[in-house]
Amino acid sequence: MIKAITGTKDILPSDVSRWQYLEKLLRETFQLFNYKEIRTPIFEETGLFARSIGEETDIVSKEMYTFKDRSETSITLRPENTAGVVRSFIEQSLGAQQSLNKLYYIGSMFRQERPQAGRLRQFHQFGAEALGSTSPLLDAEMIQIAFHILKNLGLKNLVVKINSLGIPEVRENYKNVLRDFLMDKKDKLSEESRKRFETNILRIFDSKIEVDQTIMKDAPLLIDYLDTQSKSDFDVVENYLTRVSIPFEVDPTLVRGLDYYTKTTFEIVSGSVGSQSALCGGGRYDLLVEELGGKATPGVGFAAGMERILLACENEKSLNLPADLIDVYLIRVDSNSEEQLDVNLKLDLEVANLASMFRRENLICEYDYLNRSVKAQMREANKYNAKFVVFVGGDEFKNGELNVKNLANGDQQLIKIEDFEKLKSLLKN
RNA sequence: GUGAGCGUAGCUCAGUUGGUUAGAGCACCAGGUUGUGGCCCUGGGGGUCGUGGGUUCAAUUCCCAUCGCUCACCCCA
Repeated sequence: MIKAITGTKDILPSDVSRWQYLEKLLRETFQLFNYKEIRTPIFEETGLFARSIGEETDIVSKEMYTFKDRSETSITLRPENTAGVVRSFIEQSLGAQQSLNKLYYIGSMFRQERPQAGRLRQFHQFGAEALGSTSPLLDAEMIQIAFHILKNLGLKNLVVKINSLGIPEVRENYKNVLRDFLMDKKDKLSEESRKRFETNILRIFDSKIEVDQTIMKDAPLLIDYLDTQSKSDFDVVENYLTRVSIPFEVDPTLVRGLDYYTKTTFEIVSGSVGSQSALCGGGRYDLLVEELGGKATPGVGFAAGMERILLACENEKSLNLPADLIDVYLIRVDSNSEEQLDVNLKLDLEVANLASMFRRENLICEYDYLNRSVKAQMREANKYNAKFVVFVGGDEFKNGELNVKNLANGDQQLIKIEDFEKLKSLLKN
């Protein structure tokens, strides 16, 4: 048997309504905040990701789906979508058409990691990017949008974490401070963190290993070394969130794994999923557009994992979606014996014709394609949650009538076939 | 890439201290006086016990390998 590739999942009809519910909420929310949808290709030239996310990051160095196409171009399935959006922004000169672009996207992303709860190789993210303003109001707005969506899904177990990484000079300066602090403690760090000491010293804060954590507890914090602009921007974010009643905590150790972040970074984590608890993460990236060859343009954005969000909804039982139902199930009455084949064929056409008349009236309807007994058809109607069944056939039909049954209360009544208006209004009630 | 756990019906799982035809519940199909559902009752279909090899008179059960799934680490959404 051919199976789906490791880390990919079928979204079956039985769970697709949850996805559609989420997608509808997303589109409504982004519309409310006046963000426009952008759809960029699912693969890009490999260099785009290497340059934006950072060569040394885990995503680029070991998680990308990269291959060569027939013209030997190195292609990568997008591991995230900020790079693609920024590429499009530059290539299509979106910045020349308006000074601020507020964009959102929904789509599949790909990373080759070991799957686990809340982590797949093909997964779905939605996200937003605002390009063209350094205003910290937008930083806070990103958090607000994400929070608005999660709250509207009924999620409770949420924590908003924010931090500021400052401008590059500040960060470089701080790295030296941190290096000095760790110099004599270096040997006590875990092997992994000793490696980070060389490659990306800030990430040592992320370590879950106890020895690292005890050492880092007394480490100097970047947030205390911020430049005045970063500091005051961060204050605005805090004040905004407070003003709009979004609870948050400042987490000075929140260092995100993508190289392009500057100033504000944030994450919303849920206690209702497994250990991959970040539902959403983002931050400001004021230098990225220029690094990718565009005119210097500040930006801020976030991305959220849809599987993780739906997992949280499931675990908190926060979504109560109405069951699918249909308006009418048409039942072909009469024998299915051999000598009646002609009659049945005629009735089948009557049923099909009635179905198309109903559908023209926007009534969701269904009938039997398997030549099953009346009883089986009734069971089917029940399974589909039909509001009504209409019996087609028998003596009533010979008399030009249809027997209409309300499945909720069992009431039946005969209606003349010519009186379609009456039939229609009964079924539409 | 590393570690742990698990692979028996479409699904959730029993079971076999190695021994003739491998079970349940749910789901599916049919029937319950031939034209009426949900509940209930009866019956039915469906399994190379993940795959390959080994030990044995005999393996679904023991051993090895392999593949897959799950969770965790790393990292991230």
